[in-house]
Amino acid sequence: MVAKQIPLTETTDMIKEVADQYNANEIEKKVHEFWEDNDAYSKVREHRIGAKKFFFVDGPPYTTGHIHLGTAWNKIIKDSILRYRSMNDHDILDRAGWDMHSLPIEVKVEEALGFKSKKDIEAYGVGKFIEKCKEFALTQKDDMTDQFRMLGVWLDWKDPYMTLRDEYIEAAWWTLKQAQDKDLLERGERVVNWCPRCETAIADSEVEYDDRTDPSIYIKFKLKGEDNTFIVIWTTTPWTIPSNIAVAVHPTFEYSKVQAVSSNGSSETLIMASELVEHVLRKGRYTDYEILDTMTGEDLAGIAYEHPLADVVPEQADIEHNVYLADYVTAENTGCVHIAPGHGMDDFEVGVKNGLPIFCPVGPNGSYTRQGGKYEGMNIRDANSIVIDDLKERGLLLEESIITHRYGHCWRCKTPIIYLATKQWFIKIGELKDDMLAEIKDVQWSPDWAGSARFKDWVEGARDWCISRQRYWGIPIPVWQCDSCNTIDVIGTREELSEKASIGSDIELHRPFVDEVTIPCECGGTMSRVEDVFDVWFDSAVASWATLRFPHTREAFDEWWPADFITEGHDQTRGWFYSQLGASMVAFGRAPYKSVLMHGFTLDGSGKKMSKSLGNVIQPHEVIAKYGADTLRAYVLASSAPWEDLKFNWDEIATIHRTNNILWNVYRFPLPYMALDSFDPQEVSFESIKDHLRQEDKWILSRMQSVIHDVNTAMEQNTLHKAMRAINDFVLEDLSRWYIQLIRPRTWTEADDPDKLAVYRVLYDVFVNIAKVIAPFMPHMAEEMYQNLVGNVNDGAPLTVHMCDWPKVHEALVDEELEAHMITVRSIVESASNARQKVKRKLRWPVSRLVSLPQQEQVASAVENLRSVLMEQTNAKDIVVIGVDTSWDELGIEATPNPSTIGPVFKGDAGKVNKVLGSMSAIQIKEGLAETGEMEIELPDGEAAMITASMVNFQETLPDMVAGAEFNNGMVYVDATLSREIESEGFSREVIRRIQDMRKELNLEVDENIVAHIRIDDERVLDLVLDLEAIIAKEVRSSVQVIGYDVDATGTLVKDWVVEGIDMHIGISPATT
RNA sequence: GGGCCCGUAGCUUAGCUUGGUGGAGCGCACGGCUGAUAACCGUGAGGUCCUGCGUUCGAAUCGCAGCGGGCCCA
Repeated sequence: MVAKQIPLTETTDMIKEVADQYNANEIEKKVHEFWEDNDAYSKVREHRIGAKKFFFVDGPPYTTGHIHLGTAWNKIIKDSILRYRSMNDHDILDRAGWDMHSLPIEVKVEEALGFKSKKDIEAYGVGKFIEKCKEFALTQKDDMTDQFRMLGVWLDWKDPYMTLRDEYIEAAWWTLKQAQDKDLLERGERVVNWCPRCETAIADSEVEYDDRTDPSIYIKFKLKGEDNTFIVIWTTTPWTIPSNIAVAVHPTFEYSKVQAVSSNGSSETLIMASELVEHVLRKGRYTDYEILDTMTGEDLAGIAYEHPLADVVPEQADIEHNVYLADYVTAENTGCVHIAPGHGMDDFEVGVKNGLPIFCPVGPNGSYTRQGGKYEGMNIRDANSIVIDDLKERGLLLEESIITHRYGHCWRCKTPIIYLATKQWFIKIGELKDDMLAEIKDVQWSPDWAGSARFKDWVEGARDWCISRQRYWGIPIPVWQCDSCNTIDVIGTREELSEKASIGSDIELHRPFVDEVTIPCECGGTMSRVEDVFDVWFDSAVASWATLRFPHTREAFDEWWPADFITEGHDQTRGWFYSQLGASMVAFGRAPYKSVLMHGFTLDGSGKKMSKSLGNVIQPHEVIAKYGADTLRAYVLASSAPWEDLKFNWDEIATIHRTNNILWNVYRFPLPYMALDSFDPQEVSFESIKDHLRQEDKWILSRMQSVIHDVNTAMEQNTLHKAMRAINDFVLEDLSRWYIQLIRPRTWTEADDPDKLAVYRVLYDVFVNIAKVIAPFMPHMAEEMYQNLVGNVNDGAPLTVHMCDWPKVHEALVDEELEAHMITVRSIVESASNARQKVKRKLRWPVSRLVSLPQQEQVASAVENLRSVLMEQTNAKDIVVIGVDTSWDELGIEATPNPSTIGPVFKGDAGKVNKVLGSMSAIQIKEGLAETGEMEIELPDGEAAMITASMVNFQETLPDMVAGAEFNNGMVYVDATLSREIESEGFSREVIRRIQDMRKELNLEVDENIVAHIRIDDERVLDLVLDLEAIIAKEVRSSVQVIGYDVDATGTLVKDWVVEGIDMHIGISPATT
């Protein structure tokens, strides 16, 4: 399987030293080249063929040409989960997907060509236009693929599914044919959202709501057969008045007939909801009124009125206009609602229910047709003011003003939409609602409420799906209709089309080519395609079988479908989660996915959504350029639960980057030593060093197992943030801040010390495990580590870390008690550090004793178990553990009189009492009070005084040079009393520290010898330092070393120091040998 | 206006399922460590747990109402 391998690093059979700095961009570039050169992705996928199948469907991003932070996050989640699955032995199918049809691209191409309307497209030529759209989509796809690859995302980029491909179009066709076969396809007249610029129906989901200013008018319709009596309605769309067919009232509201008087004394009778009378009359500037009668809406039903503009819209003269009942009417404005069934969804329903004509005198371009009479040819927005003038002229306008309200706009061209009654194709999803609800219960949702609450609520409102659009760049709707008998035929595949039309099979399935194909009808007529294309949501809805090339081939479908897993943002609740479910119910009667992870949105730092207009957009490439893809990945994965929105924060990115830098430092720390010692993990087996493991070695191995376990648990629940945080905690807390500190001295020992080899082996195993554990999340750094640690050493190892099996938890290495002990010991060390600070004793200076007063027995066993760790880390000469509930007998106790309680009782004698108490020992007082809480003392004048416990405050006192601090399970004290030995060691270590610092400054190799001259201007200190002369020489590798009172401190580097107030002069040079 | 989610230190967050004196990291100040060193450790300051009401002996946690933000719908 592993053919010719092109190495990531220079060929070597040894672990190598690595760069000082974590240079993400360099590493990532190198790793990408390695993956490319070795075709690593394909080999990893091939490696798992035959394993348990895992079918992933990529939610296809629209080919806009650039990815943003949200799509980057989306793909990073997908990639991490797929890499984890792959390492856990899954055979993965993961074609990337692209959504490439529809208006966004059409609009872009129109802009590029300077087009204004559909006429321009027709004049240019639909075929040429489609070709431009296709080119555009393919270029954008290529650009975005490169951007996704920069993130280190592994999907099948070489063979993605694309909605513009014939195989994909066939999947959509086939699905529509299923709808037809199951009687779920319907052509009907409905009111749809309509963009008058794009001249097409658009979906609810394609309507964007924004503030818009429109006219707001109150007008009256004259009742038939009643003199001077009117019903009052309100509208913001005067242009729909020519289309008015009815008025709706609420059946149970109370309405009033009002005698309304104008300022000129004239009066008329108006009808409106009772509670809105004052409101309406104020609008109409009436000066007085009288309620003549009240009635319910029901009473009003059937009343006939005259259309206000019947004289200029001739067809209206032949239509009867009446009042009808509707429950949706609200008590706002007038309580009587203008109904134009051709221009409103609710209006349309009232119309259908009552058998009213669906009068729609407006054409696709938003201009009145011939049916519009006087208004013919006029654009509806221009008509607004003319209609208002006409109403005014007829004395029917009560009030005219403007209103700013939320109004729908076309998602692409931002034109205000209108509602139009048109003939469209529908899939009767409403009928499938109950089946859908049943199906989604069996889907596993992360988080649970995404399915059980959010998605369920949405599905419960399922409505029929208008799938037709009157555009060009889309999947042609495969419906052929006979020009003579009107029979329709839905074509399911290209093959079916070529057979029925008796043409070759190499036909292009897009418009306009497919439009030219005709099919002979049984009746002798000719069937030609209806002109519409599919709603683009229908494209992606069939992705789960289109990506399997179904129905073109059936095999893959039988093997893989339905999807094991999909994940998208929460906006897809109503989008892809839903459209896929709907299409799949139509096609197969079941849900197309088994589990769904709903993820959040990326917001800016203040929680606002990122948008171009707000100027707060962060581009993924900005982050990558600064910190690299692995840091971006770790950041988006770690910072919040996948389903929560992510507030982008540069500081947090920097923090994550620091963590990665620490991981890099931890990893590189032992490499020079390993390289120096030619450490070969192939030779030094774990077995061979097993008996030399120290407790801390066993501890880090146990912790490593716990981390693997925690990551497994997190991944099972799709809580990627918990996985990432568990890893980061381990790296920071356990490895960097603790284990590395503990083992440092051991890496400096010479020769083949088994104690050192044990450390090497443990570190090696931990690093290899880390490389594997971070592989799903930070695939580049993982690869870099793996290639050095494993690739360089073992020719038979898997090509890439991503081909490795996920590490198993080795139960034999798990030691929970040891982990608990270490927590206790770390706590003691921290507190000892605190106590040292109080007594002002630096860690370089040993303390004679560390005394621990535990609250639990566990502490004693922890200290016993990890005694050497504790001694080294606290730099203590001795560790003393006092028994639980026992006091440390060296602690003193001090008693002070409490004047605030003594004063009120003893008044004038208080001073004497204070004096006596002050002269007594604290122990004396404590014992005296011990039994009854009271004690009699004798005052100087011989009188007795009764003292109570509240009159004395006791404090513990510490011996000289002792300081204490609390740890998580008791108290710890350090005894910083000096001795000759301690001072000698302290000063020596001060000297060593400074020489090491100077070595570093000279950039000496770690194993290079030096000549050192040290002058100390204090005889006592000089004497102390000379005690440990040999140790100093060994530590700093000085082959020649002179320490004295009148030494001439010379050398390549000479420095003067002041150590604890003592002047020292040090000169060092590289040894000449 | 409706559904779902979120609101904890200046910033990012844990804790909320199962009520019992709110923990971290970043940043800040002071101290320490030192051949991982552009790294690291300790200490300190910093909290109306969005607001209000309720349940309870006890609420960040449970309930209700409201405010702010996000997605979706109207």
